[in-house]
Amino acid sequence: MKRRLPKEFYARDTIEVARDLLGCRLVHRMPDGRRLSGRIVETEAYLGADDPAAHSFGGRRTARTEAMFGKPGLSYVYFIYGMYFCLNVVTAEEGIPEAVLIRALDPVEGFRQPTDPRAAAGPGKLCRAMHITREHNALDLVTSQTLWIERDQIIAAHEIIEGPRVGIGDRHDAVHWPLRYGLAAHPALSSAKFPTD
DNA sequence: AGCCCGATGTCCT
DNA sequence: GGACATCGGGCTA
Repeated sequence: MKRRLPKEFYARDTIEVARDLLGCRLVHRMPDGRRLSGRIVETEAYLGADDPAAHSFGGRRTARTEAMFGKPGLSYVYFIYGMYFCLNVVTAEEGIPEAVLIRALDPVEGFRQPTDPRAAAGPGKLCRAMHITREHNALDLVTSQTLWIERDQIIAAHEIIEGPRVGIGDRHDAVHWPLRYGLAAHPALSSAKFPTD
């Protein structure tokens, strides 16, 4: 497990973590031992108490958002629109409620053959494809035997594209903050367009 | 290629 | 009771 990302990876500036997660491998070991994994191709940063789009805006701390206030490297999984889950990883130092939403994966292990390259092209689809649910909230990705992230591909800065945020309405100007990152021209990006497409 | 809408449960006011 | 860090289908063009 020497490729697993250590706590120090997550305990950094949230935007850096969001960019550096591109190319890393999300792994879920299921109860039956089957491995599901994929490479991260799209992320989005949520900048805590100062970010109008974040669940933790204004320091809001509830049962739902509790994981965001926890140690860096925790998962934060929430339920949305009555039928989807979304997976985040908690960043920055404990008590600072920042996180990175994992928005899309390139499927690698455990997917049906022939694999749909867009099976995890979006935060809701990703959790459905990876069998990630509310049970996976607040897991420690640094030590968990169920869910973790590994180093995989190294991504050059020029391969990273930035885009506006998604699905957060017109709250303030936060929509326009370029906090969404993706691998240029990758087929597994979510359907939310980047300006450079 | 784009807009609109329904599905469907939970959270917060 | 309204909004929601979504998705896919059906519509218009």
